[in-house]
Amino acid sequence: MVKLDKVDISILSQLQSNADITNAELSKRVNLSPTPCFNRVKRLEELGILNGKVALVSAGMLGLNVNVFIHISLEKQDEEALKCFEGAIADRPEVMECYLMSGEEDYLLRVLVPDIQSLEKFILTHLAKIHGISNIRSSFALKQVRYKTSLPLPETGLTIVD
Amino acid sequence: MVKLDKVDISILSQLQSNADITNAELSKRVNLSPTPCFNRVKRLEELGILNGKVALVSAGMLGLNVNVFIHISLEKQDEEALKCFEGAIADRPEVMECYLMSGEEDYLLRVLVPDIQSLEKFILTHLAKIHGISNIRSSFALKQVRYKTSLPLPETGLTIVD
DNA sequence: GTTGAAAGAGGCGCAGC
DNA sequence: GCTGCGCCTCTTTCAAC
Repeated sequence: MVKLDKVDISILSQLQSNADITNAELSKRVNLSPTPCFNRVKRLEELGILNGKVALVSAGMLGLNVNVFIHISLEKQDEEALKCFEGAIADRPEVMECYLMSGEEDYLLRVLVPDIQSLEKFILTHLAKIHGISNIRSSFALKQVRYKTSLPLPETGLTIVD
Repeated sequence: MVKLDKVDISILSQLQSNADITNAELSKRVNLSPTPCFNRVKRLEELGILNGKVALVSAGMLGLNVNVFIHISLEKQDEEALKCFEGAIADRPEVMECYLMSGEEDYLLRVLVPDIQSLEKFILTHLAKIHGISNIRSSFALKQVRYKTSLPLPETGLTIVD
């Protein structure tokens, strides 16, 4: 059982919006002295709640301007078929997100590519070759209005029962 | 006009998968000495290609287990209506992503909430109150199969014309 | 929980190639 | 463009309260 108080939530909130600050600075922002602040961050890392730090790269500045949502239906929905599909897309770098969905269609992918040609190539040479797919439907994003990695955190503490 | 060579791409690739390494370690991985490596990172930051570092927080461990895709249609699609909608969701923390879409429906949102009750509350007290919405349709994710923040980078260099 | 001290590492700038 | 040197700040650990 894991317990997080308001200060823990506050630390997570700070770090998920900017991980580039020093421990000294972080401790000020959460009204703690450096040592306990450092210990809490270590604890959150050991619990697996803090999952590492990453640099965010601007997709637009690298010419990665085409976000496509691909809806996929399978012929069957047994465990075998799901594993087969998930394994096939696991190492494709252009697949940013993949969800197993309820409703008519089985999977929803967000694919990020530089242009339509790259999308066509991805669909033909990778997606279409996966066994068990019955239908592929693509919707294009005209604009990415919002994208964030910061989770919506509660203002109060949390008790997480394992 | 911005030029990135293979080493720049390599730096971006390293940092977007792990931003917690020291400059000394990074320089080894990209086969550079520390100083020019440091200067390249600074340049990438100044160009706005590197957009800061963030800590990734585990949604599942905080009980944020419900990913919902909400498709939204507007009555009109003029600039006024789009601005109104985008402004209304801009400060909602549960809206992780928002795309202006081609096709039948106008917007696609990914919303992250702890449970269905929170989703209902979000739709009733926030979404439904926005003027100009003609239809709201939700699809639930049964499982997040994949989620990553690392962009698909080219193996060769890039020339970006401004 | 807090402070303070001390060692070791890394950031960051400079001089020279 | 590269390397090597050096200061200085920060992290990180410790003992003590």
